[in-house]
Amino acid sequence: MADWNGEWVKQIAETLKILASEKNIELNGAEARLKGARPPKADMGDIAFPLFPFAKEFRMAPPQLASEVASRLGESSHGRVEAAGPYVNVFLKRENIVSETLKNVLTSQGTWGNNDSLKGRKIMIEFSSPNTNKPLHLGHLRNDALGESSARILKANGADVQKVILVNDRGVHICKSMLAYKKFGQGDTPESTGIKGDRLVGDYYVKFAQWAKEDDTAEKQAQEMLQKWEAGDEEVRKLWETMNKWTLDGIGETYRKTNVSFDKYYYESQLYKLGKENILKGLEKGIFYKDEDGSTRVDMSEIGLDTKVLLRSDGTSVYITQDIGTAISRQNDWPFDQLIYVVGNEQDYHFQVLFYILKKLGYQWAEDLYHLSYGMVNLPDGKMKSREGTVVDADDLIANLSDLALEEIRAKGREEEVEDARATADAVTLAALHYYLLQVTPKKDMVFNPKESLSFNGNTGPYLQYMAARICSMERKAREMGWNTEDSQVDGTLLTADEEWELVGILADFPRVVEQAGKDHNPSLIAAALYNGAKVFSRYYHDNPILNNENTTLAKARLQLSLAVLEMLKNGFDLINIPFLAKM
RNA sequence: GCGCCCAUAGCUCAGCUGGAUAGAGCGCCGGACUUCGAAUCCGUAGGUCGCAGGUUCGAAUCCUGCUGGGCGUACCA
Repeated sequence: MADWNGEWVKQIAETLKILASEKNIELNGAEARLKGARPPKADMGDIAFPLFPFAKEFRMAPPQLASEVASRLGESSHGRVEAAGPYVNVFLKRENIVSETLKNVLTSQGTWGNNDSLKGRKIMIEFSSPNTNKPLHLGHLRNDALGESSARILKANGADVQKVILVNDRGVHICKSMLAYKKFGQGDTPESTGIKGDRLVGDYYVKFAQWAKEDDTAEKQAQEMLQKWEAGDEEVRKLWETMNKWTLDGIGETYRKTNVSFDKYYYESQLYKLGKENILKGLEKGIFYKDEDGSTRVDMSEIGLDTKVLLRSDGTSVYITQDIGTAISRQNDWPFDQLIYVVGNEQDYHFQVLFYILKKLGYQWAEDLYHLSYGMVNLPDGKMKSREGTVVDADDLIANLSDLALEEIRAKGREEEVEDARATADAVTLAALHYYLLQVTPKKDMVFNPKESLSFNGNTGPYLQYMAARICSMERKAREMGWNTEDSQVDGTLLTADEEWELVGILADFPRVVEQAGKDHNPSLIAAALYNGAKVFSRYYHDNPILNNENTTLAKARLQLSLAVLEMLKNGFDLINIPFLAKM
């Protein structure tokens, strides 16, 4: 209950100062040294202040000092204080805080947790970055989950957020699928074959690899095609456009299915030239230099790095070239206060270089670029490898999960009740998937076990959905009984039991969790808070009758507490992209 | 070689930025549905927080050095 921390810091500091002056001791910075923590057990109080740091100057043992402070502070209208060994523990006045918190939550209209810590900030966030030669895989799903969730969290903190995507639609890898299609495609289309466009194109990318094993001119032919593409060859361009559209339509369907969207699309094919121009400008100004081998390079020795090629000796652009163009173009389109790149940690070095180059080019906003670096998704026996066919396809994974969820719904006999069983199964799937991907701290690698990982029981997304659905179920029942479920006035004296107090504490803390998640770009904090809330609630309603209570006044108060928990869950679900279900 | 990151229960992960006895889920074993939805709840077992030093009243958390793993260090993207 950090909310009430400050007040007690002041009071305790004041007491310490008085004590110090009585003993002719000089005491400074008491406030800063008083750091409230949560006691290990609820019955020990709500905030604990360790007094070790003061023991030396007071020449008192910490427990002695604690009891001295506690006896002087005594009781006030906000709560009371007790010494517990070397700690001063604060017991807050529950009933006031309960009714105040519940009122705030119940009148928040689906926004509990939102705050204005980032109000006025314009934040652009790039994520997903698909290639147009193959479908999305599990790695993209983590990226998308992180990007979409971070964007929603930033918005909840009051920021003006623009979600953008960079489509890697240019390069030799694109030409490889095109070439294979030209050779083996026989005019197939997504329509004629019934195969999703991105899958179809991806299949030809695989075919190219097979073909290249037998024909060693294949790679060369792909290079030639790229040159034709760069020269604007009509036939190549036309095929390129057609196949890109297939892929993007297919990938777009996956985005729709996973509730991921973008405000603006950027295409590498349209931006690499702008990057090139800027590098040439930098070369003129002497920021970059031409190496003996003819390539254009940047010297990064002043930040302890080597040199990096920016343009090949034949003048063509490399990967980083378009990122330079993209960043500039974005600042022009929508002058941001911050630009976040959601990209895997294998590119940490790349972004260090990119940010350095933009700084050297004199763009002040280069200071506002941030790489949200995340770890890889590995399989139990190691990395996903496309060569070995161990890449987990996003669509396949989602389809399999949905089938499992559907089976589950049928097994529980809930098919009639939920009306559209497949839609419900899809929603459960997204909950399982997104929760699984977001519960891990972004920077850490994670392991995905296809057989065991995505369970619907325990610490999972569906568990959260289930708790919300159970509360909805109570709400429906209450309405049937003619109760007013809109009331936000709660008699706090009815809800002061430890479990209730704990729930109120979780609710009261949620805005701070959202704020922290925004600051740290870490959705896992939200996931953890929601799980904690759901778990505590679930024990609470298991042990305590809520509606089935002879005391109607108490029943109504408990229902209000439940509805407040529902408020937090609903808004939290939205922040980590988990669908809310009134029934499941 | 050099640089960055990681290491917590059998497995997958938390640990609120230094505080009291390190927590969940899965799995194992054992309980709870004539009662608000059992996708639930309760209990048992499971730890030298990779190793060794250091800072501190106090370290999983901070500093140093090791060990093990990942990634990067391309005129690939």
